[in-house]
Amino acid sequence: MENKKKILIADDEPDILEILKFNLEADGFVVETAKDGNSAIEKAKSFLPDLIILDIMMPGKNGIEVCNILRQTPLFKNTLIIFLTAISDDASEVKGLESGADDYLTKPIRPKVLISKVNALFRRIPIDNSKKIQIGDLRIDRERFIIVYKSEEIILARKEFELLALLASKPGKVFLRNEILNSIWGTEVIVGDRTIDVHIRKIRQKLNLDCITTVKGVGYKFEL
Amino acid sequence: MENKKKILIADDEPDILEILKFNLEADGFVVETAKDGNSAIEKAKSFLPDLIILDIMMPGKNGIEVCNILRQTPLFKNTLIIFLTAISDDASEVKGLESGADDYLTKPIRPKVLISKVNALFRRIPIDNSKKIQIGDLRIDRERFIIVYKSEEIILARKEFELLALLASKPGKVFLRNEILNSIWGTEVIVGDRTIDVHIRKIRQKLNLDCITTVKGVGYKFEL
DNA sequence: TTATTTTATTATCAAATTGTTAAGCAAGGT
DNA sequence: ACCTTGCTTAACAATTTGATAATAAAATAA
Repeated sequence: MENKKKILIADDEPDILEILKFNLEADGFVVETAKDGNSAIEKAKSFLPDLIILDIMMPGKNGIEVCNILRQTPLFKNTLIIFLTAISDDASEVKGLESGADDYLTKPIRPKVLISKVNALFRRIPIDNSKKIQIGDLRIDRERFIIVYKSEEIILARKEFELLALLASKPGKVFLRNEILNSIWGTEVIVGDRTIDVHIRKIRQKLNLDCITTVKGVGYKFEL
Repeated sequence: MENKKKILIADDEPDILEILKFNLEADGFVVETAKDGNSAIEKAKSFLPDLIILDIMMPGKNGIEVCNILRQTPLFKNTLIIFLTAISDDASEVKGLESGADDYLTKPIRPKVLISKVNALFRRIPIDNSKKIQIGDLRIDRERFIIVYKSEEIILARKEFELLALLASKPGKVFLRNEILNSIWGTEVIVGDRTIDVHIRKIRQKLNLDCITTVKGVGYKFEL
């Protein structure tokens, strides 16, 4: 099950980023980092993490502002958010939690404790990524039937969606025309060969991305 | 709001119990207390709290033992548990979280922070039978068959209500027409396809809100 | 190079799907 | 019995989708 949870860390201190990244990766998480508030939001949109660890004091937007912005975005309504900070006065802790965060940790960082907390949260909030495919900046969500490329939603018709999802399910693999026909149209229905081409063309057009390669005489493959 | 959340506090220091009880009750929770591990388990069984706050050092069974026992009981598999303690070394904190707790607070107690944490946890876990759904400004109360949008009550017929509640139970997820038919009409009854559309239309009309999206050839999804 | 095969592109049309409205029925209340 | 309400359906409009044919372009083989 290639279903590792994704964590985004935003902090302006490189040391902290490194320590956290190292420890979380050692525990089997996929980690990305950002070094200020604005890039955290950008990264979040492209990376779509399951959990975001936000330092409160950062250049640009501070952690609480970032949290508020994220919580207003439907995509991040349910994303877990943990604040991380040196400030440990009650008022700001309360403020942080009330802005929609799920937990609040104070520095100095104790990696083991952080990991326990992260696991405790994931234990509670089961996140199902099984119907999601992500390749680079392209995300395919079978459950929601949406395709997002660099935080921009692309609308595909059903057959187009299924075709892209099929190809993207195994990036690099060449799908024979027969395989494609069987997977998407089944063995009952019979359609002409040009039909596939036309759908491929529409996907290429809508994605406006050079990601589907033709292997002449064989089939097509997806590769970013 | 009939549905006050119930909290059980277990600690051997009467002062702590009193402070916590006072603050939590002031915030609208129903609180019971226990003064050692064994009575905590007893109280839990009769009181059936939504959240248990456990001191680690207690006579009889300590907090971690209590937590382990509770977690082995199906009844308390999903009950929220917060540890409370004067010990703040990493190892015991990790141990506490790994024994199945959801959070770990160190003394001295800061009531405001505690309450924020409690609320953050309840925000995540829809304890009461998931009878209530809240998405943005839209509230759906399955128990009372009431829909409220921005403090304005909207009256839906039963089928409309069930349909909306179904879609809203997993915002973003596309429900296939078949899924919808099975969930709301069951496998026995067979109704025409237009029936769903008509109900969808009525919901859209009554809510006057662009929240139900058609995914042609697939189904419908709710998204605010 | 030329011929042949395979794929790309485009426009078009038929089929499938959904939206909308009105009307019929059944159940419950007055 | 009458009225109201909710559910379903029929009928039609509007829209979207998918498949194909026709033609161009590209790759491959002879």
